Amino acid sequence: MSEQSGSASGHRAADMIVADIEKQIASGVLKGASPLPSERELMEEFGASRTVVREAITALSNRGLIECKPRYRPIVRQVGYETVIDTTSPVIRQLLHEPQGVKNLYDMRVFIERGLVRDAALYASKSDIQELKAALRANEDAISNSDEFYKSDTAFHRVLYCIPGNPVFPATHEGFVSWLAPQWDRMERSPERNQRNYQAHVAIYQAILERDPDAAEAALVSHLKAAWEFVRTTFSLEN
Amino acid sequence: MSEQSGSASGHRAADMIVADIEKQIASGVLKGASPLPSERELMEEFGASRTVVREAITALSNRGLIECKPRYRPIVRQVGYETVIDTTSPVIRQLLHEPQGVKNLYDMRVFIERGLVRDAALYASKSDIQELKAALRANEDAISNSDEFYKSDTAFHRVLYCIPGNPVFPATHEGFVSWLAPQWDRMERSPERNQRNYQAHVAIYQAILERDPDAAEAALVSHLKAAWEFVRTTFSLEN
DNA sequence: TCCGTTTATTTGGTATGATGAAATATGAAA
DNA sequence: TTTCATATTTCATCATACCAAATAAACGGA
Repeated sequence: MSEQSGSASGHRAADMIVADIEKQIASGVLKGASPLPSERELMEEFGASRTVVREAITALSNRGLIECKPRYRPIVRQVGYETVIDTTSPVIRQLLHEPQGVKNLYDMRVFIERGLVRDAALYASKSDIQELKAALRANEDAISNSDEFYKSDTAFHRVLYCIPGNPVFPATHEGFVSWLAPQWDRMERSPERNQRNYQAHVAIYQAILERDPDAAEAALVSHLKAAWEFVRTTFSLEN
Repeated sequence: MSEQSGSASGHRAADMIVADIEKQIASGVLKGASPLPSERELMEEFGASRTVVREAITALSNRGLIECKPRYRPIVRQVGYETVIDTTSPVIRQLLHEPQGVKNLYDMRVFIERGLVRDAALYASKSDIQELKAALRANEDAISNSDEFYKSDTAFHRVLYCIPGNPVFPATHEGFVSWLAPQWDRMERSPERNQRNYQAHVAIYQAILERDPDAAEAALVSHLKAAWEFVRTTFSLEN
């Protein structure tokens, strides 16, 4: 009865709700991993129709502030740098279909890791190097098991992303892994390839140990270039 | 863990429509900058209710595939790397409120530009350097006009992002600019500061000219560190 | 004939009520 | 107490309706 949107020039009632819930999440009123109130409750709370509440919910879902499985209650998710990756993924996936898309992203990855290994060579702490060593050993142990090796491989690279202590880097790594995984997954793996990759990792590690940024960078470039060559020939891309 | 986005077990009617329209955009049936059919037409075309059509539209909007102003017809937008930045921005803005948020992002920027200037020193072409020079001259001419200088300042940095020829970089630059702008905007500007920044740019340019990556990187770090110092003291942040 | 203004029609934003199905809570039987 | 069947909540979707803004059409003056 009555009540047809009070705000005169106010556009989009849903935005109000979105903003409010955002605040509630930020201020901790809605804790992470807890379910959102039911739609009926929300329409009470905001004096809006289910239509609007629903729209707000989908918007929040798309922004990654809540996780929204088909028939379940939406659950709150505290924002993190990983959230960015998640919300970005659909668009990125579009770009990957584009010619050059994979290459562009891969080049970006190479660019970043070049910087990472340089910095590692220059500034890595004792414990950082310890972690690298551990990751390396995991590599070696998994050479015969390609599935296992794949995991330990990405783990090795992840260590590099963790060294700067900036959470943006690990998130970026997650992004690269999930975006480029579709290509990587379809490639055949073999102990021989694993062996080669392991050797490459060792070279990088050695250069970092010796505090030689140029050598580290060179080793990394050689490593990733070889990997790309393999992808390229497997899928017969042009670049 | 990432990776969902698929419709797994839940069949949401809207997802079908989203997927279909995505295809229509990708295949060129729906050209860029053209308006979407009206909601009523769409519900005819897909045999769905308006609720569902609407949900699909907001989803597409949130994914950045269409631009959706409040009372106007949604217009199709061909995906580009800038789209990623757009869709990401809301989430990023959240993160900026977090302590360290700005610093983390700024550090990321420094990291990337360090790599960029190194590469510029090593691989920049004649025409790249020409562009840098032009940007530099624009800087100099704008020293007395702080507003103008700000624009030419970001333009100078943008040139660095364009040198690799990878569209991901310029998009990233756009991101940094729009994300960090809120802080930057509130800082007072002066010809003296402009002068100092111009000098810093010159130093970077010189190092690139001399093909000295280490010097270029050092000059850039000094430049951006000074800028951060200024931000830090202005807003009395901790780091 | 052309252009600005008024009127009609379309269309987007929101509200209600209803329905089927899945998820959860409830309670009874083993 | 555990288990299973039933009741209830809640989500997904549909249909309908209304208002207000945007667009198209009609109109009238220069």
